[in-house]
Amino acid sequence: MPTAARKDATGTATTAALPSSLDGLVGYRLKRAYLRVLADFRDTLAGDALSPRTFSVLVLVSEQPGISQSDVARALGIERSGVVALVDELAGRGLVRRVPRPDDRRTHALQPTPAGRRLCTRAVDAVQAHETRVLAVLSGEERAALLGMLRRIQDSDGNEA
Amino acid sequence: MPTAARKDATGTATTAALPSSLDGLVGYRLKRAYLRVLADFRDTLAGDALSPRTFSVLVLVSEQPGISQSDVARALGIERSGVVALVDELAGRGLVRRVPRPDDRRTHALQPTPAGRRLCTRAVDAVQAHETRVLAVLSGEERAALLGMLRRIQDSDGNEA
DNA sequence: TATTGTTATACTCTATAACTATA
DNA sequence: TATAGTTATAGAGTATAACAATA
Repeated sequence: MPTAARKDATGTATTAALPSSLDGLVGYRLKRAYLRVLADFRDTLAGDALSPRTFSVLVLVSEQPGISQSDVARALGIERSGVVALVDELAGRGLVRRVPRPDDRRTHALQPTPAGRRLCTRAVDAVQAHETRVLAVLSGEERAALLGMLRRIQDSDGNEA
Repeated sequence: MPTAARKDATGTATTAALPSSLDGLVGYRLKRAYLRVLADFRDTLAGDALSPRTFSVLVLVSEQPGISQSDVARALGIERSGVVALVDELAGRGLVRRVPRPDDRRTHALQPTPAGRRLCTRAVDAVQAHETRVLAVLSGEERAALLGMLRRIQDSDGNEA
């Protein structure tokens, strides 16, 4: 029975106290918080069979109709080879189309279908509700401050040398 | 040649403006910021051949000598089946040992070796320098606030229903 | 019955490299 | 030469399911 340190002195049964070194690392906290938000995000969009990545592509194409696959890759910070399967899936479900472009026959202009637009609107709404839910522990000010800080961290690319 | 919207009006060649909907999502920002920090983290520990996960285990074992594999799994929020390979690797490198426990012959008490302790100290120092570097865009107050917010997000487990 | 460690297995995410057709 | 799209492939990371030994 007394499996050593399963629950701490306060009786908190949940996560068991973290060791100090990891506890104070922003990177580690970032990961854990991200995974927590991610899990809820997946649940939110599971009914519409959208993954985080297909959701991102659908939003991008809906808001920037005519965008190319390579520009999608650049905007999302992923490889363009990875975009192929994502567009394949969205296209297969009739949410997005690859439209040939006369001026440059290498690229496809990605266009949302009416169904794609509808799903996008619904999904964005659902995701916003999800964020409200999962970030309920933050005040409006805190949430804005968090967004700004995350933005700055992301944008601080290799110019620290 | 004018590949449409490669660089914006300001001439910023880097990331190309993000679409508004994704731009305002904390979850998306969390992911991007996390990946940015992760990349620098990996570079930091690459020389010592430590991955994020082996680093975490090494820290945990060094700070809580005698901890079991199951408790490591619980502390890190991963499956205990996944801990086996991590401990295998650390043990194979002589950084950690599996010590039989007389009182409960199912479990192993994980103990750091002297080499493991030394590497842990060095790695933690390197990681702290890495955090200072990658979070240089934040003030000390902001960094503390960020840590607190991430902690609260992580801890807000399914009690929002 | 429940838990520890373990193995086998598979799935997701993502990157790399190479190819083709265009430019 | 450089870029767009594509394919094949491989490597992390991680979860699930089952099992033996032990509690």
